[in-house]
Amino acid sequence: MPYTYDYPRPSVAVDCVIFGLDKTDLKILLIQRGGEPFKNAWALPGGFVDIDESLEAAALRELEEETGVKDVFFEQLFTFGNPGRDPRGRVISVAYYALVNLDEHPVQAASDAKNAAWFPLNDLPELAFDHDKILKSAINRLESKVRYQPLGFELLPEKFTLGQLQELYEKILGTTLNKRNFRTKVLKMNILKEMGKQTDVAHRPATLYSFDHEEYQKLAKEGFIFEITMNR
Amino acid sequence: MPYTYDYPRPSVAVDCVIFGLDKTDLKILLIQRGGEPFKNAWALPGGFVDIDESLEAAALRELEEETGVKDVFFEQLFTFGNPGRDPRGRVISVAYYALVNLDEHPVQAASDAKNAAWFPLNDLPELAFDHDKILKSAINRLESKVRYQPLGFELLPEKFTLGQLQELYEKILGTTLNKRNFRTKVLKMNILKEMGKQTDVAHRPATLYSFDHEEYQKLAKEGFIFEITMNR
DNA sequence: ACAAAAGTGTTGTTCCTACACCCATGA
DNA sequence: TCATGGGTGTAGGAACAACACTTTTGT
Repeated sequence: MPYTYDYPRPSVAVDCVIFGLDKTDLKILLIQRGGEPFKNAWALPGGFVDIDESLEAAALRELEEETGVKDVFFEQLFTFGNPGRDPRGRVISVAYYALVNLDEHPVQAASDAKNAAWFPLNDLPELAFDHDKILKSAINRLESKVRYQPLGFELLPEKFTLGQLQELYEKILGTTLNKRNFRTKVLKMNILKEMGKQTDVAHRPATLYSFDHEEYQKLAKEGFIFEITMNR
Repeated sequence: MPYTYDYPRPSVAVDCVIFGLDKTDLKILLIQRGGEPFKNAWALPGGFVDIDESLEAAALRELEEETGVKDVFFEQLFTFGNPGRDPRGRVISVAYYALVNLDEHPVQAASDAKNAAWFPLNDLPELAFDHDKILKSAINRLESKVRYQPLGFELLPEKFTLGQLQELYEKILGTTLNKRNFRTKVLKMNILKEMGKQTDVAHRPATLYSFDHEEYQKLAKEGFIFEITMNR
């Protein structure tokens, strides 16, 4: 059943950059393409937007199809629409990015038949289309946004130690932070709840914290600005 | 000559939020619609994207058509694509925002037949479509981005006084800043060049400055982070 | 006892904040 | 001489940066 218009129209798609943190690395989820173009190349999960579906719903649908995950941090990134970015014709892609904690959501990375895998950021394959550009832009966004908004917590398990938090920031920012100062700074913000202690670790057990969303909302309304910038 | 596809496709448009600063106010440019839907209502300048035209080019085209201005700060804002946001059918709109200094570019606001005008932010008419949402989002972006990137300068004339700069920040942030501290902070950044003094003013003539783009680029590469956050 | 990571004390320096004051110009 | 913005001095306190040290656990 064909659809006819007076002027040519582009297709509209969504693509998702899904960041995940496991014990060792910050990773992203890629899908191996089954068909042309770029057959067998790795690509960001994505697909076309249904005609009566919102952009956000389309992106959430992709995210859930690929990871089974629903309630995670999730935000529109940028819209890529250069003519020629897709050999099949004019495709405009609205990119989203998501932050997933891999320890709590043991994402199988492929609920359907497609081949999917997590890749650490420093060991990526060649990507299809302009997906390297999209990815780069997502990394930039994450790097700059993580400094002045409490996004990092989205990548960690519900309960985490200050050591884990610091490690995460060091991975994202690519720097090394001073332990003493990082701790004092983060704790002084009063956005963490103590949640007991670690057990069964071969060193002094660390205090577990969880991010206090309510408290953060309250403080943010009063003008508090979350910020991590430290001696590199 | 009709265009036919196997699946229905949305139209893709761009809309521009054009901020301008004159002697008194921060304003935005609106166009009065000539046709249905929302006939005679005020709307953001915008239009459909040509099939072989990039999104940015389409937005720049709109910007230039409406203001005659080309070389100004200009950035993608967000993509709005809810079904139902346009009564004519599914229209996905990629929004851009621009910063224009009205004293240097005496924007006629309407090179073509359409009725166009500048509205101060606190005295806006009802807007067509979901343009109020777009505008709100642009204001948010400006408010938050102006704090950690030197955007403000784009709204001022080439040469400006620290007083003007401070006034601008106060307008955008909606707060009042301490003169002493604002000056020390901004000057310490070393991103301003002295450009002589005011003349013919009925008070002590102020030093004129201009924003030193090269110097800022250099500092930014070294990790310098521009930031304005002060006592409210 | 040792390794490993958690967690603390402290100090000099820089930046923030607040307030009061002086300066140069045209009317 | 006055009104009007431009521009400066300074002092107390908070935050930053750097480094060395103590603590608690499993092996």
